[in-house]
Amino acid sequence: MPPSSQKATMHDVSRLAGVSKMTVSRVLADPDLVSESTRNKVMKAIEQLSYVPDRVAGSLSSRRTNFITAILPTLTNSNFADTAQGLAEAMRPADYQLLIGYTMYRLEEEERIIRAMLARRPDAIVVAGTTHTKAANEMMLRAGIPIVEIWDTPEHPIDHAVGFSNYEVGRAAALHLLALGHRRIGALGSRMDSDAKDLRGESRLAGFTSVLREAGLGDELVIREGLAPVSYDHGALTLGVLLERAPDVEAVFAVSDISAVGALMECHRRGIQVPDDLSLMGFGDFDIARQCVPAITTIRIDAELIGRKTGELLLQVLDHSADADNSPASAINVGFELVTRQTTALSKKQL
Amino acid sequence: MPPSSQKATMHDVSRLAGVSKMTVSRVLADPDLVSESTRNKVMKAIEQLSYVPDRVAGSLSSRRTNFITAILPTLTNSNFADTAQGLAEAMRPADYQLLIGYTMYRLEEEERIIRAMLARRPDAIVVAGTTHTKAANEMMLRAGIPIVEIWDTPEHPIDHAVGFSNYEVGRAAALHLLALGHRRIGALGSRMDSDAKDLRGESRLAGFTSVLREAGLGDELVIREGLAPVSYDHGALTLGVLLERAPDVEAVFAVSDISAVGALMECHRRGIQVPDDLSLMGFGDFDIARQCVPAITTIRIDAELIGRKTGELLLQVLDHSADADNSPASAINVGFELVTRQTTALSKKQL
DNA sequence: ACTTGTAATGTTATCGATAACATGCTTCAT
DNA sequence: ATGAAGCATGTTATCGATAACATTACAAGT
Repeated sequence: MPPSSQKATMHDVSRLAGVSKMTVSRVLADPDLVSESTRNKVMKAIEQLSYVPDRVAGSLSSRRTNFITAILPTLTNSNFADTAQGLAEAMRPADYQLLIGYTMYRLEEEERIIRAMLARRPDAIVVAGTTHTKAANEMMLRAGIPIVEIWDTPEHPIDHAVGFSNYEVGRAAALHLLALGHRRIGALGSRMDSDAKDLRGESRLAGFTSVLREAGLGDELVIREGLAPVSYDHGALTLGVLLERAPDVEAVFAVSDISAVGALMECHRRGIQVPDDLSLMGFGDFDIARQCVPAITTIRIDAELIGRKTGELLLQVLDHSADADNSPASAINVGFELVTRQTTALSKKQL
Repeated sequence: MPPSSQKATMHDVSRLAGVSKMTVSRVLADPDLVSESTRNKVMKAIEQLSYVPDRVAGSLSSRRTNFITAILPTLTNSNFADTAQGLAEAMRPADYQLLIGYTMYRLEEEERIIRAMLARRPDAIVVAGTTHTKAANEMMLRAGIPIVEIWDTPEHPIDHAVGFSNYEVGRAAALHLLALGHRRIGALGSRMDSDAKDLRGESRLAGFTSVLREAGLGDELVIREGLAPVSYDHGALTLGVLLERAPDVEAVFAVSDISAVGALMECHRRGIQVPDDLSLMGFGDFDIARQCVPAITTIRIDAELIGRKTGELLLQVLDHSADADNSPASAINVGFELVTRQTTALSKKQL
C-alpha cells in the first residue's frame, strides 16, 4: 500500500486559509457566495493540502448522497451496458454517481440488492423490469425517493417508468413473419426457471404467440430452453431443438439478437440457407446483427436512449423535489422499430 | 414519488427494543456479542420499523465505506464487463460495493474520475491500465489505500497489479502468423489520438511490430485508424484501408476480436476467402469469435479471472490492513493463450 | 471470602461535513 | 442622517452511526 499521508479535512483548509469551515464549504458548493479574494485564499489552501472533500460526511450532513442506484439483470449484455452508460452520461453533469447492481435475472437477488442499496441512501432508484418480489416492492414504495422502472411498460408502475412494450415487440415480430407468408413459425427463448427468468423476453414471446393464435396457428414451435441470459450458444442449441421438432420450420424469431446470431451461425454450419430455407429475426439491434452476413432483421430499441431519458427525467424530478411531491409520475414509452434486413424474406410457398 | 414515511434510525430501534444504540449496532455487525434474548428483541424492533441501517453514517464513523472503485475504459466491451462482474462477484461475500467509472479511453477523464471517486473514500481502487496522468498517479499514491492496476503488467506499479503482458500478446500473434509462413503481414488498430487512446491495444501492436522487425519485415501494414473503442465497423473499415494499401496482404492481426469479426464480415462481403485468401486473427476470445463461421483464431485472456483475482487479492490485503503496511505489493500475471481456430492457415506460397 | 476473568451491555466522544440562523459591514434611497 | 436591504462571513447544532472505554453481574479459582 502506498504511504498514507494523513488526509486533510475541511478544517485544516479553513485554518490555513484563515477563514471558517463554512466559507470553505461555500467555495466548493457555491463559489459565487464568496468574495474573490477569500475564494482565492481558500483555493490556494486546498491546492497546498491536496484537499479532497469527504462526500461521506457531506452526504450525512446534507442528507443527499448524489448516488443513483441502477439495478440491471447483467452488465455483460451490451443493451444493458448501453443503458447504464446512457444513464451515467445523463447524470454526470449534475455530479451523480451510479451505483450499479446486477441481478442475474433473479428476483430474489434483486430484492437482496435493493435492500443493500437502500442502506447507501441513494437519491433515486432505477430498476429494470416491472415485476418484483413483494418485499422489494414495499421497500421501494417506502423509500421515499423517485423510482424508475425501465425496459418495459408497467401496468401498475411504482412511480415513474421509461421503456417500451415487450409484448408489442413480440407481436410486431410475429406480424412481420406472417406478412411474409410464413405459416410454420417458431421462436427461441429461455426457460422460465425459478433460478433465473427473463421476464421481458417472456413478454416478447407472449406477444408473439398471441399473434400466432389469432392467425389460427399453434405455439408448439415456441422453444423455451436454457437459462437467461441467452448466448450465441443458446441460439445455436435452441435452433437445433427447433429443427428436431419441426424440420419444416419456415421462420424463427429469437428473443435476442445474440440468440439470432448464434442461430444464424448454426445455419451456416448446417448448410441451411438464410433466408431462402429459413427466415430469421432477432431483437435488440445489437451491432453484430447489422454486421453479420447476411445482416439480421431485428427490432431496434434504443437502449442508450432509455438510459438517457431516465437520467433526464430524474434530473428534473430531483431538482423539483424541493417543492414537495408535486412530481407527477410519468411513463415514457420510447417505442421500437422493426428493421428489415437480409435474413427475412417472402415465403417460397407463396411464390 | 412514493409517500415518504420518516425513516427509522438506530436510535428508534434501540428505544423500541429497550436497549442502547450500541447494542443494536452490535446485533447488526457482530450478533454473537449479544445474548440471544436481547438479539431477538432487537431483531423484532428492526422488523417492526422496517429499519434499514444508514451506511453513510456508518462509513463516516468507522472510516470504512466498503466501496471499491473500479475504473475501466468502457462498460460496453464484454471483456471489461466480464472483469467488472468477476470483481463484483469476488467482493460480494465481504459486502463490498463496486463504484464503477469509465474513462472512454481518455486519460484526462480517468484523472477526473479518480478525483471524484476519492471523495467517496473508497477502501481500494482498481484501475485498468498502467499509464496515468501525473496528477492521477499522485492522487493514487497519496490515497493511502490499496491500488490495483489491471489488464497489463506495469513496469513501475503504483501498488498491486493483476494482468498480462499486452506486448507479449502482440508478439505471440506475430509469431503465430510468421510460423504459418506468411510474410505480408498487417494489423488493425486504433489511432493514438489525444482524445482517446487504447494504450493496451497499442502495446499489442508494439509487440507485434517488434517481431515483424526481428523477422526483417516492415511495419507499413500496421494500420492505426479510428478512435477507441473499436467496433465491428472499425474492423471492416480498417481492413478496407489495409487492402487498398496492400492488396496482396496475406495475414492480419486485429487488436480486438470485435475488429476481427468486422473484418471477417467485410471479407465475406468482398468475396475474400478466409483463411484461403487471407489469414485473420483477433484478441480477447469474445464469444462471437468462437461462434463465427469460420471461427476466429484469437488470443484468449480470461477477463473475468482478472476481476476475480483482483477481488481475492483485495480481500486479503484489506483484511490484513489492520497489521499495518505489511501487505507486500503483488504483481499477478494471469497470462494468455493462443487459440487456433479456422481463420488462420498455412501460407499457400509455402505449399 | 476475595480476587480475577469474562460475558453482556451502556456511555461518551468522535467522524467531517452542511443547514440554519446570526452578525457585521456597506450601500443607498428617502 | 438613518434604517432597510444585501453581501460576506461566522457560530451552533445536527446528520446517524461506530470506536473505545466503562460498567455491571456473575462464575470460577484459590
